[in-house]
Amino acid sequence: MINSLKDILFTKGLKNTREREIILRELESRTDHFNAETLYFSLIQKGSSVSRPTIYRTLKLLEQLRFIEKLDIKKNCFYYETIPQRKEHGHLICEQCGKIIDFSSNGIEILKSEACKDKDFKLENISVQVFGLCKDCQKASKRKN
Amino acid sequence: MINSLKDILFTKGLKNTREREIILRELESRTDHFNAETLYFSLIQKGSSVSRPTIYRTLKLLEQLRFIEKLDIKKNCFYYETIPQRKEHGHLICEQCGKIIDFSSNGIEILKSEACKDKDFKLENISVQVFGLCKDCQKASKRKN
DNA sequence: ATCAATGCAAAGACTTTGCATGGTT
DNA sequence: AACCATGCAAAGTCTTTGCATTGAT
Repeated sequence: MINSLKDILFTKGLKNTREREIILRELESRTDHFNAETLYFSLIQKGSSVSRPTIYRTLKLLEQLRFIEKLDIKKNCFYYETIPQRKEHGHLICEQCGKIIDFSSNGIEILKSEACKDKDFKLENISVQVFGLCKDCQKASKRKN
Repeated sequence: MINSLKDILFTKGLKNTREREIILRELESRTDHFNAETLYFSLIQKGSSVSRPTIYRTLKLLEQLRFIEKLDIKKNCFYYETIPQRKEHGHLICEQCGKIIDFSSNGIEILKSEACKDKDFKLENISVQVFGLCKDCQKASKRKN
């Protein structure tokens, strides 16, 4: 991922800076969902900090270059995930604790083929979220009753 | 919708104010997708203005009471739609002009039954977005080339 | 009369921007 | 050397909150 970024930056006349490498290396090491702030703190804790503006600017760049993808999960800040090699997936999002769990289903493929039918809409990307209660929070709410 | 809100407010010891009626009446009159700001300006233009804080507070209330639903569409503010009587639907969102078009597909039902399988997740609500290019923006980009 | 809701102004949270400095190519 | 990227501080958005006042029941 780092090497392919280097190439792209080069062909676009952009620079392969220390900060961009730090951020990309961090993203490679995590498989979870993140936002600017969690990324910022991860880097601080590892002693290789990068300023917030640079984090924001780099996330925007990586999104444009399709290294990461913005999620839509009704949060008050933007969450991202690295664009996965694996199968297209949806997200289970716990309304109680905020946990995000990936899932796959061939319903997504069906949707992709049906969604734009008769609408003359050119599909680029599909995004599926299921909101509800995760295992642990179901247990917790049972205990309360 | 206004009458059922009245009832709910009453049973919860909340008040049926002029502002809440104004907002709900406005929401009833529009079928499109809206956010706090578009709602605010619609009301100003009609001469029945309500302050921003009240708009925000009322939207939050109506969301909790399930009169409206927050959308997840990668925007930098929250969009809503009134909870429709009609079939569950997804959104086609044009990445160029921002237009939002509703669609339905039985892929959504399939997803609902498959998503939580083996995951012990209790589904409350599903949200499907398809990003891409609408008819008009496809034409526009063809003209450019 | 009581207690919730409103509006104002201010504060908060997240993100972006202007500008001088520093780093890559 | 040229020019892009960084960090800082400040500003911009969208949203929330404290508080005095108003209004609904």
